[in-house]
Amino acid sequence: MSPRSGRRTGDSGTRDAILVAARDAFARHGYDAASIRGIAGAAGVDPALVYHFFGNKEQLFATALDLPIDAYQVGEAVLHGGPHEQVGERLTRVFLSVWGNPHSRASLLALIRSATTNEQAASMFRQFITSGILARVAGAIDVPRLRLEAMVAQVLGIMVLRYVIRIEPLASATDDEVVALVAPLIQRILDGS
Amino acid sequence: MSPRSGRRTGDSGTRDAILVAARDAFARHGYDAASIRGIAGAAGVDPALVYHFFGNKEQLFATALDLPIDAYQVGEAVLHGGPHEQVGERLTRVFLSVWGNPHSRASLLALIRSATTNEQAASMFRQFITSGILARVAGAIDVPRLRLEAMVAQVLGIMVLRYVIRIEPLASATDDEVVALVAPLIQRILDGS
DNA sequence: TGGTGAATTCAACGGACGTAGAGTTTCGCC
DNA sequence: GGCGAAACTCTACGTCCGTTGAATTCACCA
Repeated sequence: MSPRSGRRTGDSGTRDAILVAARDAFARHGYDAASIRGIAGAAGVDPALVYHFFGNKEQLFATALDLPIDAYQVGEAVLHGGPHEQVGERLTRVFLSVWGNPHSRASLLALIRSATTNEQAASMFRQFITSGILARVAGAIDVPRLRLEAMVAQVLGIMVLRYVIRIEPLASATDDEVVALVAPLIQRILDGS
Repeated sequence: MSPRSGRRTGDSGTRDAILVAARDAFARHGYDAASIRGIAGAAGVDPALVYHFFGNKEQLFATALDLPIDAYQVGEAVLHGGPHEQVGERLTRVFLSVWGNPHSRASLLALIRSATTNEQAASMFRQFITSGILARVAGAIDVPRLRLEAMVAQVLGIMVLRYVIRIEPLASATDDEVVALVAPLIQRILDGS
C-alpha cells in the first residue's frame, strides 16, 4: 500500500497539480471564498503541502494567476497585424480567443471574481489593465487615456455579462456573433468621434 | 444602567439600523464575505436579533438590497424625457445619478460584488438587468436584444472600472466628463450601425 | 391590571478556515 | 552507501462563521 506520509517516488507533478487546482478554485469562487483545504483536496494533497510550496494563500494566488501571457504576446500582433480599420475586429477576436483558452480563461475569471471583493486582487487587476493592456495599446495608437478606458469598459462589460453573469442571449452567442456586435463599437471608440 | 437583555424602551429603529448596516457590509465585501456578526456589530445589536427579524442571511440580503427603485422610476423618464438623439446622454446621466445616491449606490455595489462570486446573487443580477432594465428599454425602443446587452455592457464596464476597481483617470473624472465620454457611445449603440 | 406577544440578549453547537510544527519517506549528490 | 535536502502527511491551535433555543425585558390592549 502507499505510505501515509513522506516523499512520493518518481516525478509527482504535485506542485503543478496544486497550481491547476488553485487556478480552478480561484476562478470558480474568487480569492476569499476559495479555500486552501479545498484546493489541496482537489489536488489530492495535504493542505500543509501547499504552504510548503507557496508560503501562504496570497503567494499561491499570485503564482497561480501568472497573468495572461497570451494577451501579452498577441497584443502587439493586434496593432500591427493588419489595416487600421480592422483594429476593432482584431482586438475583439484576441479577447475571445484568450477566453477560449482554458488556462488564461481561468486566470481572467479568477482575477475578475477576486478583484470585485479583495483589494489586493483589485490592485493586480488595475496593474493588469494599466501596464498589460493600456500601456501596450497606447504605445501604438494615439488615443486619449479616458477613451482607451472606455474601450476597456466595453470589452470588460461584454466579458462579465457573457462569462461571469452569463446573461442570455449574449452567453450563448457564437464568437462570430460577438465579433459582429462588438468589433464596430470598439472600432468607433478608437477612431474618435 | 441599561439592562443586558430584553426589549428596549421607545421606538428603537433597530430593524432599519440592521438594514443600513447590511447594505453597507454587502456593498463593501459582497455576500459571502459580509458576516452577520459584523453587520449586527455595526448596528449595535446581537447577531440573533438579525435572525429574529430576517430569518437568514439570504433573506437579509434580498431585503437589504430592495433594488434601485430610482432606476425603476427614472427609467421611463429617460425614454420619454426628450428628443431621441439625446437618449444616450439621458441614460448616462440617470446611471450616474443612481450611483450618486448613497442608498442605491450601496445596493448596486452589493449586487455587483456579490454576483461575481455567488450564484444566487448572480441570478438576482440577471433578473435586475433583464426585467428591470432591458424589458423597460426594449418596450420603448426598437433595438435587437443583443445590441441592448452591448449597451448594458458598456455601462456596466464603466461602472465597474469607475466604482469597483477604481482605475484612473476614470475613477476621478467628473460626472460631466463621463457623460461627454460615454453618452455618444451609447447613443451610437442604440442608433444601430 | 394583567397577560400576550414582540424586541432583545446570552450561550452554545458544529463546522470551516488559515496556518504552524513536528514527524516520515524518498531523491540526489558526494 | 551515507547524508542533507526536498517532498509529504498528521495533528493541532485559535478564530470566525451561520444558526438555534431559551431567557429576559418591555409595549400594548382588554
